[in-house]
Amino acid sequence: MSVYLLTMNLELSQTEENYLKAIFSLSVSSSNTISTNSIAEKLNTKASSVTDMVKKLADKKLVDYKKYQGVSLTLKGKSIAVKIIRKHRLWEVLLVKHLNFSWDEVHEVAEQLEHVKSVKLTKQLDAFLEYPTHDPHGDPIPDGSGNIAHHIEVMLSSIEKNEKCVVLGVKDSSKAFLKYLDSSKIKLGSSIKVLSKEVFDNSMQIEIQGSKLSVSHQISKNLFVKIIESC
Amino acid sequence: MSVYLLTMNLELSQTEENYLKAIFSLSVSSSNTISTNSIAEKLNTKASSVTDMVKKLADKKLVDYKKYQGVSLTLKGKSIAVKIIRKHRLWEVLLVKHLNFSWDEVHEVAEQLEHVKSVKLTKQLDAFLEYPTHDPHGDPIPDGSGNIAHHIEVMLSSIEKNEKCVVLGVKDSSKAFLKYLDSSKIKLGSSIKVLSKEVFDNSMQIEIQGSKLSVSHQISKNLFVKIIESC
DNA sequence: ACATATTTTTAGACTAATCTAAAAATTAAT
DNA sequence: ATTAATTTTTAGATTAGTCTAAAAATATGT
Repeated sequence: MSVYLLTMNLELSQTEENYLKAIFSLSVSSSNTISTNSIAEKLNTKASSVTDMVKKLADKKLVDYKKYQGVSLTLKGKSIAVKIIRKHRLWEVLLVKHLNFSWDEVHEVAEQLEHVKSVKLTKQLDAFLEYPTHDPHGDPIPDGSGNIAHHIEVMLSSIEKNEKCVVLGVKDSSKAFLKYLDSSKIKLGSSIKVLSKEVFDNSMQIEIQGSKLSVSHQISKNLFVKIIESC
Repeated sequence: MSVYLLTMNLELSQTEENYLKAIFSLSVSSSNTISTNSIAEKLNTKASSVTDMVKKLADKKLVDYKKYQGVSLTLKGKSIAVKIIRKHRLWEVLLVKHLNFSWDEVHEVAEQLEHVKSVKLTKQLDAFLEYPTHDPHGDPIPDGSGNIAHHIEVMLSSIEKNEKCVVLGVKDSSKAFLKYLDSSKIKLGSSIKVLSKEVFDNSMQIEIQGSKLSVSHQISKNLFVKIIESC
């Protein structure tokens, strides 16, 4: 515990917010505490920087931390992280819906916009966008109280031959993947019929918008879908 | 000249941007070079901090600076300052026009939004807002090439008895003043008729929206107007 | 279980931006 | 034209965030 407590700022810096967000997103895919190294990797920093920051966040009661034991978000920390994610995703919707951005362009800008501090702004943005539930990648937007509807994680790769499904979201939202999807005319809401599956490399033949397409396992395991009709 | 040149970042920090903006706005109301103290006052910092930053901006060729002689923006520095002001004012328009903000609420939020870096964002925002020429306080929005239409500076205080005018903007855009205007139903576009002027304290009786109102000199000298009819 | 490998933390240094206090330069005043 | 007042700059510290390199703790392998 440090003397820092006396001088500490109630407003979080962008850096602190980014750490909370990183820890949150790592927490989603792992039930245990989060390792220093994994945070460092996610944020492209060094483990030593993470240790320092984690101590600071612990002083602020935003994470629970014991030396060498990894960290986890406190309720307060989690609530802040979710608010930032909410803002990030709302901004993404604005960018795509009204400002002509494509889904592979929104991330960098939303990373900046998410740190703008104004409760009213978030509220009004939400209203202006007519309370969207999902961002342009199909990720759920937490509501004003921090509740997140979570994906029912069905991947295209698990769909059987002759079944039909609709694309709900992407697991990987890297620029490269999103651009590939654009070029293949795959977007949120697209209907896909599985024509055949190749046991050899797990690729599949699909029908989308009336035309046939072969997609690798790499692709199909990164697309969230919902089954709409089975035979 | 410092070794700093070797490592310096091409992207400006928010702080650097704020210094450029401050120097620009001081330059508008003074033809000479800008003093260290006036910058410090504007930014609520100490003169010593200003000296340090000014040296850095000089290294980056954004200001011209000679010890003890004050600073002035270079063309490059001015161009950046104007771009930030453009963004600030565009965001203000979005906030008022679409996000239900009142004109006394926009400043703090726009101060944050103006630092978001994305050429596309600014362009698209401009288009979405249908290329506004003025912000909610009547200040001109620089165009994409940095041209600023400047106020024809006619103040309400200079309007004669029986003349009519329209409110074009405010010189003082402090919260207190803007709230006063709201409570007096004075807004951009309001028609005002000068009923009488009091030589004693320079206050004036005006007619606005059919009702009579007395305004002090403090008020009338902070309202930009355009004469619409003389008698 | 014990040596080795890996992870995490500490120690010390660096940059950006700030401050206080003192020194230097400029401006104003008699 | 000197002195006094003001402004500006320098010097040295401080905080936030980062880094490298070394030390400490934990995990792994046989």
